[in-house]
Amino acid sequence: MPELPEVETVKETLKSQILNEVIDCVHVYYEPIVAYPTKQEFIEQLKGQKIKAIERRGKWLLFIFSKHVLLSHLRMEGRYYLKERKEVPTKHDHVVFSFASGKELWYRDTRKFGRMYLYEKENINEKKPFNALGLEPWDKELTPTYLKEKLKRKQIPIKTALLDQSIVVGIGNIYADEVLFLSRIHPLTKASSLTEEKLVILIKSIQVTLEKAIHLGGTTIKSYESSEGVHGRFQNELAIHGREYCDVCQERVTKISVGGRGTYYCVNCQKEK
DNA sequence: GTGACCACCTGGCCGC
DNA sequence: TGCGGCCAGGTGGTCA
Repeated sequence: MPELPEVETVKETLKSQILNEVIDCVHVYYEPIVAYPTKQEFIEQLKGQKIKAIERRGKWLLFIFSKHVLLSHLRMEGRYYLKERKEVPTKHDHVVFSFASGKELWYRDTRKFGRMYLYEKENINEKKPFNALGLEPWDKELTPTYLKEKLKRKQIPIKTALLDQSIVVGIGNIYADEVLFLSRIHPLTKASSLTEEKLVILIKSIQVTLEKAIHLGGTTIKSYESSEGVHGRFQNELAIHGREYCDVCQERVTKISVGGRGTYYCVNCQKEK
């Protein structure tokens, strides 16, 4: 599934493909993908607008237009393709943006989990979902003190807390496992119990893991590839998630369920709870 | 405020 | 071969 590194890769690819394109028309084939506004308003408001920039916030893609901002979350299997107008969308293509140049941007999402919001630019940070997002992994304000404050009342496992986008954005199930392995923290460790020393290591591990993943174009697991159909190379670098044996001690990797999510860890390397 | 649970959704896999 | 059941998982909503 697309997490921060995958979304970053998609963003960079799209920037090279569709920046400054002007939308001629939009087709929405599966209405629930457009969470706000209505399908008709979404189509009407986008018509004639130029893509001035493409940005990322957490796992959200931002298409910046002259007057509006389109927020797109790929969720589990969303992906973008650049196509020629003569091609026919499949049953999994739910939104098609046709540009004046003749190109088309298709949004494909097998499981229909992805969502799009179209807002006017003003006060965008006060609107859903941005009003509930936490810090970027490289934000200077992401310090042990910040995490300590955010986690102090959390009785949940640290694995679950890492997935909470209101604390730090961009970490999904795969990278949460990788970050905890790199930090040598057991995924069931109570979030509020982490010492300052551990939090320093945790923050560093988040940054190192995500930076490396971005550098390698993200991770390709089953359902994800970039908008050019390029597979990420980070799956070759996964140290724990989906592995059979630990890279460090060769112990058999343990798989458990934490907060309903498949969680991989090494009983030798991640002892501390 | 917090945490647990469920719904959304479809393809792949497994057992019968 | 075909069918049913389960699993995968990010997010939002509901409820205790």
